[in-house]
Amino acid sequence: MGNTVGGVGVLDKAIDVLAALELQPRSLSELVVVTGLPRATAHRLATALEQHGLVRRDGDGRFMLGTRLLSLGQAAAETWPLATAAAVPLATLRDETGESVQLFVRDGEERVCIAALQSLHGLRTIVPLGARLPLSAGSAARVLTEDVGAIGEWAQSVGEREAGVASVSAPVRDSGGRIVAAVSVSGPIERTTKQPGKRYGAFVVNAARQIEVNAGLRGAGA
Amino acid sequence: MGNTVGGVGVLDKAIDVLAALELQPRSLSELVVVTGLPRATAHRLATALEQHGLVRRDGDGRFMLGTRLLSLGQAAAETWPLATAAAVPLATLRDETGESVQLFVRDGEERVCIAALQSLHGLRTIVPLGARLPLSAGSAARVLTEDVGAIGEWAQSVGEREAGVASVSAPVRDSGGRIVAAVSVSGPIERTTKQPGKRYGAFVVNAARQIEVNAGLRGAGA
DNA sequence: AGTTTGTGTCTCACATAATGGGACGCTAGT
DNA sequence: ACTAGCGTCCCATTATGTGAGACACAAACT
Repeated sequence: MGNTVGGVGVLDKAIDVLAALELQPRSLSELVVVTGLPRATAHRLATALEQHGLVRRDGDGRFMLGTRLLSLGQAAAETWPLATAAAVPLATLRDETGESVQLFVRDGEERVCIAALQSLHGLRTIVPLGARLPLSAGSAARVLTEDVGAIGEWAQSVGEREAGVASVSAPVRDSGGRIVAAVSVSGPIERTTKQPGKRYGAFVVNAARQIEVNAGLRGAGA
Repeated sequence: MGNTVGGVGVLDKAIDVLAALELQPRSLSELVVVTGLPRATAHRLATALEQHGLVRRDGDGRFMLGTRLLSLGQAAAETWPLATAAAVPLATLRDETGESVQLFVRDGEERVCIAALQSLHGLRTIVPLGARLPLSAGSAARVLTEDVGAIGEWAQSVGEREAGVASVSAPVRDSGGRIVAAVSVSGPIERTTKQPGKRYGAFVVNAARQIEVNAGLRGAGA
């Protein structure tokens, strides 16, 4: 049940355990129900993961994600120099627009959010760090799939990926002009209007420029 | 070699692979050298991890940490509500002092850094997110081990955990008065002087208060 | 008191599932 | 053409993880 063809069995199960703990801490019995593993197996895997620091336990003995994932997650984030270069520009973009902002990169046939800040409004869009979204919908998707300069300065979408949500995205290019990422602003249509590009386009483009500068991509380009 | 007594073999090796990729991307052959695994095994584990998104590959086929670790790391960070509550107070503390700042919690017989910001100076102390430090040295260690109110407002240490480094820490308490975390400022003795508490004590204590407020810990307490 | 049901933990005979030497196809360098 | 190095894949072998079941303990029953 649920093992990939060429997979390594133990690993599949171990990662099932981590996935089960991603949402909330769980007792062993809960873990058994959620993962569908036999009790002895779930216990052995969870304690093995614990020895490696990927899992830890609270006072009641419940399992939860461990400290090792902090450092690994940190290290993973650092493999995209863009993410750190984008921290400040994204913050100002969020403050300028008041809406949630994200940085996406293409990964295979999906796009991944490698940096995000949330709107301060009560009603806001949330795109968690590491989220994998389709390349088929959303303004960021359009930016990432348009290989060359077919798009203008920015792209917008209204209720495309999710009902009631509009977004504006601008490409981040390397010195050769290739699109390496997309900066996005997204929020409820009620606030962004149906022409979000008019309100936010300039801000988003500006943030993209800043990211290029911070990442040292602006050098030899045209 | 290097397998813990009660451990799960495959997991040990798989995590060795992740650890090897933590510092830098590596080709398969490099991976073999670093981990000491047979080529076929290293390859199988790395590709298995890739299927789960814990590992991805760059254009040259080299392995590096994957996007899944972003979301897991994020989820792990959220298991300490303190970490998010501390984000803003830590930033202001860093700006006020100009030095690196950290938030530590006790975990067994060690302490773990669950939030950190680095000094902007060229010479600075670095404590990476998720780092595990001893409970036997450093001002933060003293704060975390002193169970009740034996310490004053803050604790300081000079060249205790590491030569040339001084630090000041203040406890973060819950509504019952129990110490749940320690906020620290640390930097080279040359800048902090040998009485860092005099310079930074008030700031650190203030940051600790702010964190308590943000985390909703200040309610019923004395 | 006793009993039942729920924990988490550990063992151990068994066969599944991971192993790794070696083969294969590839590109780059000589 | 030859060599050297790479990533990938196969498959006989057996080491390895497996999981039903036993165990200890605690809480909530009767």
